[in-house]
Amino acid sequence: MGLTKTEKFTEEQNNLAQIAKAIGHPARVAILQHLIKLNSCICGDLVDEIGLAQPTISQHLKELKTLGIIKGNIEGTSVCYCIDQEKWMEMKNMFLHFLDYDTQKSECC
Amino acid sequence: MGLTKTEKFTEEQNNLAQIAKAIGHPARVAILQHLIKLNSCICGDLVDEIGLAQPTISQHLKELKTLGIIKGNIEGTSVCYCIDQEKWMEMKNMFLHFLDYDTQKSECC
DNA sequence: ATTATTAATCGTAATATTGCAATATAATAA
DNA sequence: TTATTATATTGCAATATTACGATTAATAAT
Repeated sequence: MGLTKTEKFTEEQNNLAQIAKAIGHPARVAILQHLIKLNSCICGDLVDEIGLAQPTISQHLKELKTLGIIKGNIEGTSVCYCIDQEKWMEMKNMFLHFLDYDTQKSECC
Repeated sequence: MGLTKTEKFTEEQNNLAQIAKAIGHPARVAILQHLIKLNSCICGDLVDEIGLAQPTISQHLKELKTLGIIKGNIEGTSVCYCIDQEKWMEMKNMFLHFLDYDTQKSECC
């Protein structure tokens, strides 16, 4: 199989899982952190910073871009990437909502 | 390959990615949501609630348990699961720290 | 003792992910 | 026009993940 049965879940559950999955790789975490730190940077900088091969970084960028988490602007021969702020806020709200669990309850039975 | 190069990343990056990956499947999101809602429940309830086969749910539970996100207590023939509150707080802090991005900056160059 | 009940584990098939070399593409520079 | 530079795409090998049937193990009920 290897195929997630998305039809068994709510849209909310699938959306959260999809975003979490995108964050679920250290290279993508590193990319996002670097973009947050520098506000924006070109692909080559990320290749240098992270130390994976250029096609590998490009692939991770594509994944983040497909989900709308980052945007890419062509600048001559380079592509300048940055966080999509609207999507980021949306993500933040999703996680906050999910993680909002009253830690006053008793634990296991 | 299929093998993440964890040695290229910081411990913080690897930890966040690992937790995010755990949330990165709708079945595990559903499990956690159900545990949050009911405070605790037995494995069979989750099988009924989610509608995947029992071994599949058991596998997802194991993953969450291995990371310390949930705990399981044996109760006769059943196992009662619940959120590990300390770990949950830790997770919350990790995500809050990561997601804390000042959305006032200009976007792409 | 025998028979449910409940959950974990094993084995396996199907699919997804990760990573990179090689190549393609696209824009600028010489 | 021909390099050069920067990024994307393709193809592929290695590994990981998802899902489930069959089985096992442990307790509970009869």
